[in-house]
Amino acid sequence: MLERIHLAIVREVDRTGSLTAAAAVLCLTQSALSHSMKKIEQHLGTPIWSREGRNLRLTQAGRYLLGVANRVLPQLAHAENTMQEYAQGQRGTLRIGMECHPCYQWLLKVVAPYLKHWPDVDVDVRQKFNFGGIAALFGHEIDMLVTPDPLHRPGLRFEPVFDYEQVLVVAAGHPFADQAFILPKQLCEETLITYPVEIARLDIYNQFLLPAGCAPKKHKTIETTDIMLEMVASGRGVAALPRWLADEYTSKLPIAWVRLGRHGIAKQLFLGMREADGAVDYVEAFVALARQSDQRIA
Amino acid sequence: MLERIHLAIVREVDRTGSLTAAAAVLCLTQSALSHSMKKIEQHLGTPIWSREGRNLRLTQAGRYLLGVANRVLPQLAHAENTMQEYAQGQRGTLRIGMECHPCYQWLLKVVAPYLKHWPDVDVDVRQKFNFGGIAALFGHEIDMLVTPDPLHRPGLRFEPVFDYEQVLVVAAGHPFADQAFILPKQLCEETLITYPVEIARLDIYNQFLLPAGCAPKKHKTIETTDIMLEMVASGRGVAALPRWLADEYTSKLPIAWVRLGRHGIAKQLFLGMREADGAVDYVEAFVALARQSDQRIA
DNA sequence: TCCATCCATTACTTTAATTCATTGAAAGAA
DNA sequence: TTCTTTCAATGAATTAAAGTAATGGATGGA
Repeated sequence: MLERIHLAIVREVDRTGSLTAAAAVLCLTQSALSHSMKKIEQHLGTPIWSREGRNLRLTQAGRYLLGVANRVLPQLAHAENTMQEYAQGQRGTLRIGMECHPCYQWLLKVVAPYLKHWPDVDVDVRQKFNFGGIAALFGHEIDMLVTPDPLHRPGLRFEPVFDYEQVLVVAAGHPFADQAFILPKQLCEETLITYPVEIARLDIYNQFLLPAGCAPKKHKTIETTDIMLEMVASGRGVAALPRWLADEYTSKLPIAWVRLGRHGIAKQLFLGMREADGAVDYVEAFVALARQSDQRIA
Repeated sequence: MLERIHLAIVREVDRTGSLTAAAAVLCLTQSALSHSMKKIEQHLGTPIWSREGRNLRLTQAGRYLLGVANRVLPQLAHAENTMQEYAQGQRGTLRIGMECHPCYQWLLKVVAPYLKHWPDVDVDVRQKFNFGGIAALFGHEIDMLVTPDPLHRPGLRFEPVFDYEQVLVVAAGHPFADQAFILPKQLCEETLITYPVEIARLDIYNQFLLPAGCAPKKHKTIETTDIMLEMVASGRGVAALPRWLADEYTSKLPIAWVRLGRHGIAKQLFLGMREADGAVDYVEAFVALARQSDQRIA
């Protein structure tokens, strides 16, 4: 079999000009190289050098193999390097799963400084999972789950990182805009716009409408926050979103927000991860940075 | 050191799902794989799999390594394959040297079908050599020499591949055009156009003019056949060229040819190569194809 | 609970790599 | 030329590495 050592020998002999010199570089004897190359030449069925006098000249096959060596050996060297960086916990890919549509905006604010502090860590964000976020964590599909609904299980760990209030966003001229808060039945004549997820996962249903036995006149779903708020601004419906997110858009769009119920809907954002990753420093660092976001955003 | 076997194990374990199954594929025992991987994990300083229950799950480092394996192993496999093609003479670069200016046209007719039959063989044509064509063959500057002047030397082999007659090409209305042949002294009042090579290598001097003690009125040199024949057509001189080449141009340009001397100048084109390459089948194939050109062209 | 399966480990064996010592060929110096 | 040095190849001996066999612990399914 063509092994790394054979490529290394071809490269060094080319570089140094002789087997003897290459042997010194590779910390082997000239004899060892000679034996090794003889063997691989037999295996491949072609000489790699033609022996001319007392020095070696690459054959055509040998020239090709030198090209392979110069191409493949650096790949192996780099791989080994990278593995050692992994070993030191300084490198990885943090695969973040999102179970909270509007939190994407929040995530961006955390990821940006994170990438600066951890130049050797890549971040990968996923929004679709085969069997839900928790399963994705267990199945190593992702390494971290951003969710407002922690589901404590052995082997998993959830950390609250961000408190926010879920509010109702309405068009600027909407009658609700002036009120201190609204009640569930007031929504019965409204069109509600949400992200396209199961109703069971929507807080405005869970914690507001369903307990009161109410339902909106109409229910539309929209994927993106931007379009959703454009719709709201144009008076085509109302949407339940985090207050900090609504605040960000009030300067750009003619919208306002109103509290849901007398006391509002309080939410917490959690980061879920496998307990086994507790020792990985760049995972911990993400949690720490996420906690700080509370001060910066809210 | 990270070796090919380690990458193969990572890849097979991922493919088959277990060490045991991978061991079967790799024709080794499960124990051997376990030992190998333990060793490389120690070398790299990081586990490649986390042992969960009775199966293995790739760590981040492991996932990275799997990516490396899927990238690098095919490169090695392909290299080994290619080397074996070299071994069987199915692949290579045929560097052809030309010592015969007009033969370039002939060469093109041979190279075209050759490239079709030998898709893995590159052809490289050179016209300048440091110390002449023979030296270029010995010095591995070229692998094959196209020449009308074989110079038999130990270690070299020359094969005649093409017979042709050297004729004098003149403008269509030239007085020579009607004659059966011309004699050397008739050239004394003509301008002779040749390629820019030493006179010693020009047959019209060697075999025609010099033996008769004649010389043309004027001697011009031109690099390319096309321009040379344009000059001839416009009546600015005459040129000595292979008859088959002249024949090719008579339909395009107002030119004619006339025999040099009563019996004409017979020439042979040879392919010279190193005897050591006699077993390389793509070299042999070129010679065979070149021989067939005789029928097609002459 | 029992069984089948899977991986890790230990002790041992076999294979393969490496070295040592030597040879012969070639190049360079005297 | 002759002598010396340098280089690669070779064969035998050695050493290191890879591999096997056997076993045990852990786990998950019947």
